[in-house]
Amino acid sequence: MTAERPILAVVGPTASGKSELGIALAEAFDGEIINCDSVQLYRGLYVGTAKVPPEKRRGIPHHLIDVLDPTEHFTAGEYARRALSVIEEIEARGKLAILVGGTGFYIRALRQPLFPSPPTDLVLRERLKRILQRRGPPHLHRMLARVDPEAAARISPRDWARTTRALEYFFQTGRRISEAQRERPAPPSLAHRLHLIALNPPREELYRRINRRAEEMFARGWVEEVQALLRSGVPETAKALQAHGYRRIVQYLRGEISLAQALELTQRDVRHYAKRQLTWFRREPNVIWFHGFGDDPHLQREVMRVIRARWGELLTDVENRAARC
RNA sequence: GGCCAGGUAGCUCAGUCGGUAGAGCAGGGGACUGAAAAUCCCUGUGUCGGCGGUUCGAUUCCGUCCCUGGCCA
Repeated sequence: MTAERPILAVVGPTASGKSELGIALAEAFDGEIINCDSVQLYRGLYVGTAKVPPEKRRGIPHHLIDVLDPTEHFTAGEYARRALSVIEEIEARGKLAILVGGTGFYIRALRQPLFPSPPTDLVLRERLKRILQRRGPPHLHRMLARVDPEAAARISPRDWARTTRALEYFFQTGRRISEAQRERPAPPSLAHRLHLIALNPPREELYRRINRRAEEMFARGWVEEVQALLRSGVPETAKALQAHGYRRIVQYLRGEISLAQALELTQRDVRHYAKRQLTWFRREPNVIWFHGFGDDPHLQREVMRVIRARWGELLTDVENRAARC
Protein backbone atom coordinates (compact mmCIF):
# COMPACT_ATOMS: atom_id res chain seq x y z
CA MET A 1 0.00 0.00 0.00
CA THR A 2 1.38 3.38 -0.98
CA ALA A 3 1.33 6.31 1.38
CA GLU A 4 -1.11 9.10 0.63
CA ARG A 5 -0.51 12.78 0.82
CA PRO A 6 -0.93 13.80 4.48
CA ILE A 7 -2.86 16.59 6.11
CA LEU A 8 -0.97 17.65 9.21
CA ALA A 9 -2.30 18.96 12.49
CA VAL A 10 0.11 20.49 14.98
CA VAL A 11 -1.53 19.96 18.37
CA GLY A 12 -0.63 19.94 22.04
CA PRO A 13 -1.11 21.99 25.16
CA THR A 14 -1.29 25.75 25.10
CA ALA A 15 2.11 27.51 25.18
CA SER A 16 3.93 24.48 23.77
CA GLY A 17 5.05 26.31 20.65
CA LYS A 18 2.52 24.98 18.13
CA SER A 19 2.33 28.18 16.10
CA GLU A 20 6.10 28.39 15.60
CA LEU A 21 6.33 24.74 14.59
CA GLY A 22 3.39 25.17 12.23
CA ILE A 23 5.05 28.08 10.45
CA ALA A 24 8.37 26.22 10.25
CA LEU A 25 6.63 23.22 8.68
CA ALA A 26 4.68 25.43 6.27
CA GLU A 27 7.93 27.02 5.14
CA ALA A 28 9.68 23.70 4.75
CA PHE A 29 6.92 21.90 2.86
CA ASP A 30 5.09 24.70 1.04
CA GLY A 31 2.09 24.69 3.34
CA GLU A 32 -0.71 26.92 4.55
CA ILE A 33 -2.00 27.11 8.09
CA ILE A 34 -5.53 26.56 9.29
CA ASN A 35 -6.23 27.74 12.80
CA CYS A 36 -7.75 25.11 15.07
CA ASP A 37 -8.17 27.13 18.23
CA SER A 38 -11.68 28.01 19.31
CA VAL A 39 -10.72 31.46 20.61
CA GLN A 40 -8.34 32.59 17.88
CA LEU A 41 -11.35 32.46 15.57
CA TYR A 42 -12.52 35.70 17.16
CA ARG A 43 -11.59 39.19 16.07
CA GLY A 44 -10.82 41.78 18.72
CA LEU A 45 -9.08 39.37 21.07
CA TYR A 46 -5.34 39.71 20.65
CA VAL A 47 -3.45 40.25 23.88
CA GLY A 48 -4.71 37.13 25.60
CA THR A 49 -4.87 34.72 22.68
CA ALA A 50 -1.22 34.36 21.64
CA LYS A 51 -2.23 34.77 18.00
CA VAL A 52 0.70 35.15 15.64
CA PRO A 53 0.38 38.71 14.32
CA PRO A 54 0.37 38.99 10.50
CA GLU A 55 3.84 40.54 10.38
CA LYS A 56 5.29 37.49 12.10
CA ARG A 57 3.71 34.93 9.80
CA ARG A 58 6.64 35.06 7.37
CA GLY A 59 4.28 35.16 4.44
CA ILE A 60 2.52 31.91 5.31
CA PRO A 61 -1.25 32.18 4.72
CA HIS A 62 -3.29 31.68 7.90
CA HIS A 63 -6.92 30.62 7.61
CA LEU A 64 -9.83 30.63 10.06
CA ILE A 65 -8.25 33.23 12.28
CA ASP A 66 -10.06 36.51 13.10
CA VAL A 67 -13.16 35.34 11.28
CA LEU A 68 -15.83 35.86 13.97
CA ASP A 69 -17.17 38.80 15.92
CA PRO A 70 -16.77 38.40 19.68
CA THR A 71 -20.53 38.11 20.09
CA GLU A 72 -20.96 35.41 17.47
CA HIS A 73 -21.96 31.91 18.43
CA PHE A 74 -19.94 29.11 16.92
CA THR A 75 -19.80 25.34 17.13
CA ALA A 76 -17.55 22.39 16.47
CA GLY A 77 -19.83 21.28 13.64
CA GLU A 78 -19.48 24.64 11.95
CA TYR A 79 -15.74 24.49 12.41
CA ALA A 80 -15.56 21.08 10.77
CA ARG A 81 -17.45 22.30 7.71
CA ARG A 82 -15.34 25.39 7.28
CA ALA A 83 -12.05 23.62 7.89
CA LEU A 84 -12.99 20.96 5.37
CA SER A 85 -13.60 23.47 2.64
CA VAL A 86 -10.40 25.38 3.45
CA ILE A 87 -8.41 22.14 3.29
CA GLU A 88 -9.88 21.42 -0.13
CA GLU A 89 -8.94 24.89 -1.38
CA ILE A 90 -5.39 24.57 -0.10
CA GLU A 91 -4.90 21.16 -1.66
CA ALA A 92 -6.39 22.38 -4.94
CA ARG A 93 -3.56 24.91 -4.97
CA GLY A 94 -1.14 22.05 -4.57
CA LYS A 95 -0.16 23.13 -1.07
CA LEU A 96 0.12 21.21 2.16
CA ALA A 97 -2.69 21.83 4.67
CA ILE A 98 -1.46 22.26 8.25
CA LEU A 99 -3.98 22.61 11.05
CA VAL A 100 -2.53 24.33 14.11
CA GLY A 101 -4.31 24.63 17.43
CA GLY A 102 -5.26 23.04 20.70
CA THR A 103 -8.99 22.53 20.37
CA GLY A 104 -9.12 18.76 20.17
CA PHE A 105 -12.89 18.66 19.86
CA TYR A 106 -12.72 20.58 16.58
CA ILE A 107 -10.25 18.14 15.11
CA ARG A 108 -12.34 15.22 16.22
CA ALA A 109 -15.45 16.79 14.70
CA LEU A 110 -13.54 17.20 11.46
CA ARG A 111 -12.34 13.61 11.39
CA GLN A 112 -15.48 11.98 12.72
CA PRO A 113 -18.47 14.18 11.87
CA LEU A 114 -21.05 14.91 14.53
CA PHE A 115 -24.56 13.51 14.25
CA PRO A 116 -26.95 15.71 12.25
CA SER A 117 -28.43 18.39 14.44
CA PRO A 118 -30.28 21.65 13.97
CA PRO A 119 -28.24 24.76 14.76
CA THR A 120 -28.26 25.97 18.34
CA ASP A 121 -31.52 27.65 19.34
CA LEU A 122 -30.19 30.48 21.46
CA VAL A 123 -33.63 31.44 22.77
CA LEU A 124 -34.21 27.92 24.00
CA ARG A 125 -30.72 27.84 25.49
CA GLU A 126 -31.44 31.07 27.35
CA ARG A 127 -34.63 29.55 28.78
CA LEU A 128 -32.83 26.45 29.97
CA LYS A 129 -30.09 28.61 31.42
CA ARG A 130 -32.64 30.48 33.51
CA ILE A 131 -34.03 27.21 34.85
CA LEU A 132 -30.47 26.14 35.60
CA GLN A 133 -29.76 29.32 37.55
CA ARG A 134 -32.97 29.13 39.53
CA ARG A 135 -33.15 25.42 40.23
CA GLY A 136 -29.62 24.09 39.80
CA PRO A 137 -28.03 21.38 37.64
CA PRO A 138 -29.71 18.37 39.32
CA HIS A 139 -33.12 19.80 38.47
CA LEU A 140 -32.21 20.04 34.79
CA HIS A 141 -30.82 16.55 34.99
CA ARG A 142 -34.13 15.25 36.38
CA MET A 143 -35.91 16.90 33.47
CA LEU A 144 -33.60 15.04 31.12
CA ALA A 145 -34.12 11.76 32.96
CA ARG A 146 -37.84 12.04 32.22
CA VAL A 147 -37.42 12.48 28.46
CA ASP A 148 -34.17 10.64 27.77
CA PRO A 149 -33.18 8.25 30.59
CA GLU A 150 -30.33 6.79 28.58
CA ALA A 151 -28.65 10.15 28.08
CA ALA A 152 -29.29 11.07 31.72
CA ALA A 153 -27.63 7.88 32.85
CA ARG A 154 -24.50 8.76 30.92
CA ILE A 155 -24.30 12.38 32.01
CA SER A 156 -23.34 13.37 35.54
CA PRO A 157 -26.15 15.25 37.37
CA ARG A 158 -23.82 18.17 37.87
CA ASP A 159 -22.67 18.36 34.27
CA TRP A 160 -25.04 21.12 33.29
CA ALA A 161 -23.39 21.76 29.93
CA ARG A 162 -24.10 18.29 28.55
CA THR A 163 -27.47 18.10 30.30
CA THR A 164 -28.49 21.37 28.67
CA ARG A 165 -27.34 20.21 25.26
CA ALA A 166 -29.31 16.97 25.53
CA LEU A 167 -32.44 18.85 26.53
CA GLU A 168 -31.96 21.35 23.75
CA TYR A 169 -31.78 18.60 21.20
CA PHE A 170 -34.89 16.96 22.58
CA PHE A 171 -36.95 20.14 22.64
CA GLN A 172 -35.81 21.13 19.17
CA THR A 173 -36.42 17.83 17.45
CA GLY A 174 -38.63 15.72 19.70
CA ARG A 175 -35.97 13.02 19.48
CA ARG A 176 -33.59 11.71 22.09
CA ILE A 177 -29.99 12.70 21.77
CA SER A 178 -28.96 9.26 23.00
CA GLU A 179 -30.45 7.81 19.80
CA ALA A 180 -29.25 10.56 17.50
CA GLN A 181 -25.68 10.26 18.71
CA ARG A 182 -25.46 6.81 17.18
CA GLU A 183 -26.15 8.22 13.75
CA ARG A 184 -22.78 9.66 12.92
CA PRO A 185 -22.24 10.32 9.24
CA ALA A 186 -19.36 8.66 7.42
CA PRO A 187 -16.04 10.48 7.83
CA PRO A 188 -14.98 12.76 4.98
CA SER A 189 -12.70 11.03 2.50
CA LEU A 190 -9.72 13.05 3.65
CA ALA A 191 -10.13 12.05 7.32
CA HIS A 192 -7.74 9.12 7.16
CA ARG A 193 -5.02 11.37 5.71
CA LEU A 194 -5.02 13.52 8.84
CA HIS A 195 -1.98 13.01 11.07
CA LEU A 196 -1.42 14.76 14.35
CA ILE A 197 1.98 16.12 15.27
CA ALA A 198 1.53 16.32 19.04
CA LEU A 199 3.79 18.25 21.38
CA ASN A 200 4.36 17.08 24.93
CA PRO A 201 6.94 19.34 26.59
CA PRO A 202 8.26 18.75 30.12
CA ARG A 203 5.39 19.61 32.41
CA GLU A 204 7.23 21.89 34.85
CA GLU A 205 8.76 23.97 32.11
CA LEU A 206 5.41 24.20 30.34
CA TYR A 207 3.77 25.49 33.52
CA ARG A 208 6.54 28.03 33.99
CA ARG A 209 5.94 29.27 30.47
CA ILE A 210 2.21 29.47 31.01
CA ASN A 211 2.68 31.50 34.19
CA ARG A 212 5.18 33.82 32.59
CA ARG A 213 3.11 34.31 29.47
CA ALA A 214 0.05 35.28 31.49
CA GLU A 215 2.10 37.87 33.37
CA GLU A 216 3.37 39.31 30.11
CA MET A 217 -0.13 39.48 28.70
CA PHE A 218 -1.32 41.48 31.69
CA ALA A 219 1.69 43.76 31.32
CA ARG A 220 0.94 44.22 27.64
CA GLY A 221 -2.51 45.65 28.25
CA TRP A 222 -4.85 42.74 28.55
CA VAL A 223 -7.11 44.57 30.98
CA GLU A 224 -7.31 47.54 28.63
CA GLU A 225 -8.25 45.26 25.76
CA VAL A 226 -11.15 43.83 27.74
CA GLN A 227 -12.27 47.34 28.74
CA ALA A 228 -12.23 48.36 25.09
CA LEU A 229 -14.26 45.31 24.10
CA LEU A 230 -16.84 46.06 26.78
CA ARG A 231 -16.96 49.72 25.77
CA SER A 232 -17.54 48.75 22.16
CA GLY A 233 -20.68 46.97 23.25
CA VAL A 234 -19.55 43.38 23.68
CA PRO A 235 -21.64 42.03 26.58
CA GLU A 236 -19.88 40.42 29.53
CA THR A 237 -21.64 37.20 28.70
CA ALA A 238 -20.27 37.02 25.14
CA LYS A 239 -18.71 33.70 24.35
CA ALA A 240 -15.37 35.25 23.51
CA LEU A 241 -15.18 36.80 26.97
CA GLN A 242 -15.45 33.41 28.59
CA ALA A 243 -11.99 32.48 27.41
CA HIS A 244 -9.16 32.09 29.91
CA GLY A 245 -8.09 35.34 31.43
CA TYR A 246 -10.87 37.28 29.71
CA ARG A 247 -13.45 35.95 32.15
CA ARG A 248 -11.15 36.68 35.11
CA ILE A 249 -10.52 40.22 33.89
CA VAL A 250 -14.27 40.73 33.58
CA GLN A 251 -14.55 39.61 37.21
CA TYR A 252 -11.80 42.03 38.16
CA LEU A 253 -13.49 44.93 36.37
CA ARG A 254 -16.70 44.13 38.21
CA GLY A 255 -14.77 44.39 41.47
CA GLU A 256 -15.24 40.76 42.42
CA ILE A 257 -11.53 39.93 42.60
CA SER A 258 -8.26 41.83 42.79
CA LEU A 259 -5.91 42.24 39.86
CA ALA A 260 -3.40 39.91 41.53
CA GLN A 261 -6.12 37.29 41.93
CA ALA A 262 -7.14 37.71 38.30
CA LEU A 263 -3.59 36.90 37.25
CA GLU A 264 -3.24 33.93 39.57
CA LEU A 265 -6.59 32.47 38.59
CA THR A 266 -5.77 32.93 34.92
CA GLN A 267 -2.49 31.09 35.34
CA ARG A 268 -4.23 28.27 37.14
CA ASP A 269 -7.06 28.05 34.59
CA VAL A 270 -4.56 27.80 31.76
CA ARG A 271 -2.47 25.15 33.54
CA HIS A 272 -5.57 23.06 34.10
CA TYR A 273 -6.50 23.53 30.48
CA ALA A 274 -3.07 22.41 29.26
CA LYS A 275 -3.43 19.22 31.29
CA ARG A 276 -6.86 18.51 29.83
CA GLN A 277 -5.52 19.03 26.32
CA LEU A 278 -2.84 16.42 26.91
CA THR A 279 -5.47 13.99 28.19
CA TRP A 280 -7.51 14.60 25.08
CA PHE A 281 -4.74 14.02 22.55
CA ARG A 282 -3.53 10.87 24.29
CA ARG A 283 -6.78 9.29 23.16
CA GLU A 284 -6.61 10.39 19.54
CA PRO A 285 -5.62 8.05 16.72
CA ASN A 286 -2.87 8.81 14.20
CA VAL A 287 -0.70 10.79 16.57
CA ILE A 288 3.06 11.20 16.40
CA TRP A 289 4.32 12.52 19.74
CA PHE A 290 7.30 14.80 20.20
CA HIS A 291 8.67 15.57 23.64
CA GLY A 292 9.63 19.21 23.67
CA PHE A 293 8.61 22.69 22.58
CA GLY A 294 7.66 23.52 19.02
CA ASP A 295 9.79 26.65 18.96
CA ASP A 296 12.92 24.62 19.65
CA PRO A 297 14.93 24.37 16.39
CA HIS A 298 16.19 20.90 17.31
CA LEU A 299 12.68 19.64 17.74
CA GLN A 300 11.61 21.31 14.50
CA ARG A 301 14.36 19.51 12.62
CA GLU A 302 13.38 16.25 14.26
CA VAL A 303 9.76 16.72 13.19
CA MET A 304 10.83 17.49 9.62
CA ARG A 305 13.03 14.43 9.54
CA VAL A 306 10.12 12.23 10.61
CA ILE A 307 7.83 13.82 8.04
CA ARG A 308 10.34 13.37 5.23
CA ALA A 309 10.95 9.77 6.19
CA ARG A 310 7.27 9.08 6.02
CA TRP A 311 5.89 11.18 3.19
CA GLY A 312 8.99 12.70 1.63
CA GLU A 313 8.24 11.87 -2.00
CA LEU A 314 4.70 13.25 -1.73
CA LEU A 315 5.66 16.67 -0.43
CA THR A 316 7.10 19.77 -1.96
CA ASP A 317 10.33 19.90 -0.04
CA VAL A 318 11.28 23.56 -0.22
CA GLU A 319 14.55 23.10 1.65
CA ASN A 320 15.82 20.16 -0.41
CA ARG A 321 14.77 21.77 -3.67
CA ALA A 322 16.69 24.88 -2.71
CA ALA A 323 19.71 22.75 -1.92
CA ARG A 324 19.62 21.11 -5.34
CA CYS A 325 19.68 24.37 -7.28
C1' G B 1 16.40 39.52 76.97
C1' G B 2 10.92 38.95 78.89
C1' C B 3 5.81 37.73 77.73
C1' C B 4 2.20 35.79 74.25
C1' A B 5 0.73 32.99 69.86
C1' G B 6 2.18 29.47 66.41
C1' G B 7 5.33 25.27 64.12
C1' U B 8 0.63 19.00 61.20
C1' A B 9 0.55 17.11 53.17
C1' G B 10 3.86 21.44 48.07
C1' C B 11 0.50 25.89 50.29
C1' U B 12 -3.49 27.60 53.90
C1' C B 13 -5.27 25.27 57.95
C1' A B 14 -8.57 21.60 60.93
C1' G B 15 -8.07 17.66 64.41
C1' U B 16 -6.71 13.87 67.88
C1' C B 17 -10.61 14.63 76.12
C1' G B 18 -3.39 9.89 74.75
C1' G B 19 -4.65 4.44 70.51
C1' U B 20 0.44 7.23 64.68
C1' A B 21 -4.44 12.21 61.17
C1' G B 22 -8.12 15.14 57.16
C1' A B 23 -10.31 19.41 54.41
C1' G B 24 -9.72 23.28 50.65
C1' C B 25 -6.25 24.74 47.09
C1' A B 26 -1.96 23.14 44.29
C1' G B 27 -0.30 18.64 41.87
C1' G B 28 -1.67 13.78 39.23
C1' G B 29 -5.14 10.64 36.25
C1' G B 30 -9.67 10.29 33.36
C1' A B 31 -14.17 11.57 30.48
C1' C B 32 -15.68 14.40 26.39
C1' U B 33 -20.99 13.46 19.87
C1' G B 34 -22.87 21.15 17.59
C1' A B 35 -20.88 26.28 24.35
C1' A B 36 -14.86 22.68 24.19
C1' A B 37 -10.03 28.28 26.42
C1' A B 38 -16.79 24.94 27.92
C1' U B 39 -18.39 21.13 31.39
C1' C B 40 -17.78 17.01 34.54
C1' C B 41 -15.56 12.54 37.29
C1' C B 42 -11.61 10.10 40.23
C1' U B 43 -7.17 10.81 43.31
C1' G B 44 -4.42 12.72 50.19
C1' U B 45 1.49 8.32 54.48
C1' G B 46 2.82 13.00 56.07
C1' U B 47 10.09 11.90 60.78
C1' C B 48 2.15 15.96 63.11
C1' G B 49 9.72 21.22 64.41
C1' G B 50 14.26 18.45 67.30
C1' C B 51 15.68 15.81 71.72
C1' G B 52 14.35 13.88 76.35
C1' G B 53 10.49 12.45 80.17
C1' U B 54 5.66 10.27 81.91
C1' U B 55 2.83 6.07 79.77
C1' C B 56 1.47 -0.55 77.57
C1' G B 57 1.23 3.42 73.87
C1' A B 58 2.89 10.56 72.74
C1' U B 59 1.50 14.26 67.01
C1' U B 60 -1.68 14.94 71.55
C1' C B 61 0.51 15.60 78.48
C1' C B 62 5.34 17.56 80.86
C1' G B 63 10.44 19.53 80.31
C1' U B 64 13.98 21.55 77.21
C1' C B 65 16.03 23.36 72.77
C1' C B 66 15.38 25.38 67.76
C1' C B 67 12.48 28.30 64.23
C1' U B 68 8.51 32.05 62.84
C1' G B 69 5.19 36.14 64.01
C1' G B 70 3.41 39.83 67.53
C1' C B 71 3.84 42.81 71.91
C1' C B 72 7.10 44.77 75.86
C1' A B 73 12.03 46.21 77.13
